[in-house]
Amino acid sequence: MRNTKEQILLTALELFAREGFDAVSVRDIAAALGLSKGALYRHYQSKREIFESILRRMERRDAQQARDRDLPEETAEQTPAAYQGASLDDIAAFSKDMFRYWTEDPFASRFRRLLTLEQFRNAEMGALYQQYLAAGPLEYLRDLFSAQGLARPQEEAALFYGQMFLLYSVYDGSENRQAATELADRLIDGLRDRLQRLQNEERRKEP
Amino acid sequence: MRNTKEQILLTALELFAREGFDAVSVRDIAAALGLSKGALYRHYQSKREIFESILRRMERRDAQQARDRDLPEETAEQTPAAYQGASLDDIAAFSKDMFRYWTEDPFASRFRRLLTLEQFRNAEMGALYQQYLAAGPLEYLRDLFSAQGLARPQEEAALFYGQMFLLYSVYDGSENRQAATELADRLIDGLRDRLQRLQNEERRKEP
DNA sequence: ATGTGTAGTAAACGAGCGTTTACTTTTTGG
DNA sequence: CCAAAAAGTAAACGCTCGTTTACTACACAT
Repeated sequence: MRNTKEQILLTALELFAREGFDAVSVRDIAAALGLSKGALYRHYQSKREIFESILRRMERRDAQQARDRDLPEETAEQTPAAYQGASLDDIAAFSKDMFRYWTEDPFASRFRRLLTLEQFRNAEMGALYQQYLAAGPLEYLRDLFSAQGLARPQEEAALFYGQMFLLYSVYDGSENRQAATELADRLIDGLRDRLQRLQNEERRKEP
Repeated sequence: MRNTKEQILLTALELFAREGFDAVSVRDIAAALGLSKGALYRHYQSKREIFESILRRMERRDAQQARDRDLPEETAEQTPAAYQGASLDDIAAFSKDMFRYWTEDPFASRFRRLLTLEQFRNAEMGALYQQYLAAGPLEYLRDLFSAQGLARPQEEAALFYGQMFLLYSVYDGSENRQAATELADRLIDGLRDRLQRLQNEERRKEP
């Protein structure tokens, strides 16, 4: 097979995302690919190395995506000025993209579920879960909303990202995933409109 | 030991909530209790039976809690009329209780993390996760808000429960858990106030 | 055509798994 | 007080785990 190493990584991710790292055996991965266990060890030194390759792959994808959008990669140190270019419309559109990315992209949706399953096992996994899926996006949106001149960026960010974050789980458990995606779009639009009204009020007060 | 069966259940839950069912061995549970493996089998027929006892325990607790609050246990079939007694203040207070329950109660917080880790493994676990933590509370709040006469109960419920649901994860990853709880209170109050304003507007329109 | 590295297989390794067995200690009720 | 039940132990069972080994099939540059 030509692309065996890649197939191993993708198949392992698929299984890890459903069962968790420990519950998946090297035999399971090999069987899902129609290979012998030995063949896997031609491409990876250990089961752990497959897992770590998945982590590195996600890092690469994330860095690439940040470069594509040329948004600041480290939110913590940035001044709000760095976000001034974006509008609430941009933020809403960006959020819809993110929702689709974490639910529909084959790699990202599985990686999200993998992180969900591994988040309590050690500090590193917990930090990655926070960074990619919980406190990270929340703080990022808080900074964006702060740069938008909204009076209570923390609260608005929790509302905005909270409903998205909840819908990831609703999506995962839903029989009609398209409906979940449409609901996400509707909720994002609804909150965007509300924030725009708030923003207009703010600007009327302090121009 | 007098209370061995109970200790086994609680210790297993503690470990399952951190590592997941498969990653915890019977040896791990026995060692954490300072017992031999054989002793565990005096009290439970199998590792699986410990797990299922945990599920049944949660069911019992949940049913008891519903009885204590004498709120309807099955939200699906109920008419909004059943909720007319509650106010938005009641709902906010109830939500703060729920947040503390799922984060601070030793059994419930571990059970929440256990469900989080097992949700993708089979349909039963997925359904329980949805019922206790995702779509279930969302629909419940939607019905409550609908009974409150709010114009867009689905949207308000997603905002309200979304921020709580996100804060469960922020809480889990936070070094300062008290701050996360205080933030949850603040966010719930903030949204309650907003919903009360909306409610007053609605009532002015249609008295 | 052939030598060489690459990708594959089947089988075996020791360790750890959930569970059972044979046995000992502790608790308890008449 | 003492038999019987309950609660505990240590060791072994068969099985599966991740990994290694010995060997085979094949692509391909010289």
